[in-house]
Amino acid sequence: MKITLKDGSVKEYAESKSVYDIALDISEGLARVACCALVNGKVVDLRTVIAEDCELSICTANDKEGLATLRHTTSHVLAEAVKNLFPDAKLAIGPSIDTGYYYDFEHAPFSREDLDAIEAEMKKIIKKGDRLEKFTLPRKEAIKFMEERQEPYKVELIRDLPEDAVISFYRQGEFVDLCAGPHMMNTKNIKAFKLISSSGAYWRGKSENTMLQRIYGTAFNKKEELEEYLVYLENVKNRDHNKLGREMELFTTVDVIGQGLPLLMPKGAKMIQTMQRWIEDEEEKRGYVRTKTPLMAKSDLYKISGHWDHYKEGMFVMGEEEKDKEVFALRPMTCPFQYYVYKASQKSYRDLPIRYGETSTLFRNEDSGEMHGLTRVRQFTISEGHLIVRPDQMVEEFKGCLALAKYCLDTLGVGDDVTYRLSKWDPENPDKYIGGADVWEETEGHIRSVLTELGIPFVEGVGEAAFYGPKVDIQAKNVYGKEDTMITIQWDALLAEQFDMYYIDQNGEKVRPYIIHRTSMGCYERTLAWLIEKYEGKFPTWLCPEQVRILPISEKFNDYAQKVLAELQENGILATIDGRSEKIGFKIREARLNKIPYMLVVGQQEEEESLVSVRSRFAGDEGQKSLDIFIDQICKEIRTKEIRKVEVETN
RNA sequence: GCUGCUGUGGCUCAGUCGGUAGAGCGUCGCAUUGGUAGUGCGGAGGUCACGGGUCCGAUUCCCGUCAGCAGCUCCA
Repeated sequence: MKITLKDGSVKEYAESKSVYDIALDISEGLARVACCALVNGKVVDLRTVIAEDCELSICTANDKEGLATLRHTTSHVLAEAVKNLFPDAKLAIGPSIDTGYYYDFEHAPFSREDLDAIEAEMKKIIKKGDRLEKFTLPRKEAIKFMEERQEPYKVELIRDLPEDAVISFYRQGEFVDLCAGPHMMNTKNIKAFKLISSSGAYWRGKSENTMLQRIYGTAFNKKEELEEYLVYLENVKNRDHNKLGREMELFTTVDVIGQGLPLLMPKGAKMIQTMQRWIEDEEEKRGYVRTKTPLMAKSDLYKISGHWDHYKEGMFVMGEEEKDKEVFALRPMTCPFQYYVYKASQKSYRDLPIRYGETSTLFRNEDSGEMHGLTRVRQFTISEGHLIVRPDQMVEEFKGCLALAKYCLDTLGVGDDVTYRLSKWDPENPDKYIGGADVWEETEGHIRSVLTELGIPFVEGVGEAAFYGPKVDIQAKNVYGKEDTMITIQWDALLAEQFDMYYIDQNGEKVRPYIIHRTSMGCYERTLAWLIEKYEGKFPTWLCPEQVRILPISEKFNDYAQKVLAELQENGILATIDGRSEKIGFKIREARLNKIPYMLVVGQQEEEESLVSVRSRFAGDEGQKSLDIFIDQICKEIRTKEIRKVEVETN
């Protein structure tokens, strides 16, 4: 047989051979560091025997697949260590993940001390360096094997496999685990690992199941890479909006006010106001009209919309139906309110499309464990909108929404940090949706071709649609790699029916319009959180709540500082004076720590010649200049919403 | 909602094996009036998250509540 290697060279063997033996044949060094292999692009174990011609690529921990294998093997070492120290612990599952691996156990919660002890035990196991042996058993024997070892979760996993399945196990020393592999040949090849944390996790990810204890760890090819990752984890905390946003006094929370109810402080509120004014004006330019509708409604409305039956748990309801004549609920969405604006008068086909925009505050009673900083809250405000359109206008309008979203993202400087997802229904669960398969497939097809036509790369997500239609979700990751929806644009060919919305066409007939539910830049709180992390608090000047700080050399120049301030304010620039009797170095230090884009130092020289001494966060913008020139420059920067990328190093 | 950790002056944290608390930063006052990353001295400020329990005595131990964090689940 002929084996074509990664570099294009070909090896020929008379008889079948394991991947490991082939690696050994290539070089002993390679065999030592091999983790797994790709055979015709498919990941295989090193023990896999190759009998036919194929393309073979041996993976080391420097490859994605190899690193995953290394981590998976490390998770087995973790499991062995836990069994050594806590023989009563029951094994569940232990896969590799993006950032490392985890293993779930049924056991009492692990403390950090436990983790340290487990880590030490893992080191011993690795030092011993057992070979990992693979063996297989028929299903029946496999069940018996795990029953004897008193591993109920493993037994359950095996029982879920088909009757005729041949089940593979890996053994290292005394420890045996049910596992499909692949694995490295020997535990001693694990050079750099660490246990990160532990927490509860439901068996099989279902909240009705037992809660197990999950231990998260990571592993790398080299110690330096591990160290680098641990430093990265430390540093990332300094970007975390929930920490930085509080430190910078953008928002805070108060225990007696409640969970998920952040208070936006003057600086955070200013940033949101800046974004809101910008978006509202931009939408107006794009033909939107504004509404301002109630933040609550009687239960009657939610009964029509379906929320009373399907979403009552998620709403804040005031009153009880049995006791009170009228029961109100705070709104969790804006849709029906804007629909009734539409329905207030009869519409002609000539009136469409109608683009309604509203800066809309919503309330959702999230479960107590779900709230997080500004990204998951119980009250939030979104740049909401609904477009009521004729079917023949739908594609163009949908494109318009995508263009607006893209404009918003690009202006905020985050356009390259997002992924687009076509969120589809789940044909396996038609009960969760209204409308039949034909409507769903058709609308999904429309969105797919729009995205393709616009050249936007996207992924498709099954079961991610709203109950009334498929959508484009624009996703962003936070500093910890968790994904959130920032913007959503939904194609709704069904709800007009529910609400009996129509327009009169050329022939005088009533026709159902289509509806687009969309946001232009999403939820203000969440977007602010995202910007904090993206810019590490060093926002583009136009978004800064304090764009300029005037620093008088001494109190003698406070009057001149006031004049400078007045002129800046006259030009719409957000500025303050640090008029304290502190040394100039101290004031500069504080302004830098506060991430102010521009500092204007003013003293005798500046006052005499109507100058300001500019010191900025950006490179190449230092020195004395006339106040007028400075104002021209910063006004242009703010007006064009420029994102200046060249930052001066700060420590 | 579930599991675990946490809650001490405005902030970051130390501390009390049960005898009512301390630092740095900030704030206030005084002195200093300065030229591009921390001027000096002094003062004030805390029912140790809240509510119960045990105890002669609780910030410390126990229970509950609220809030913050990590993860799981959820996000129509």
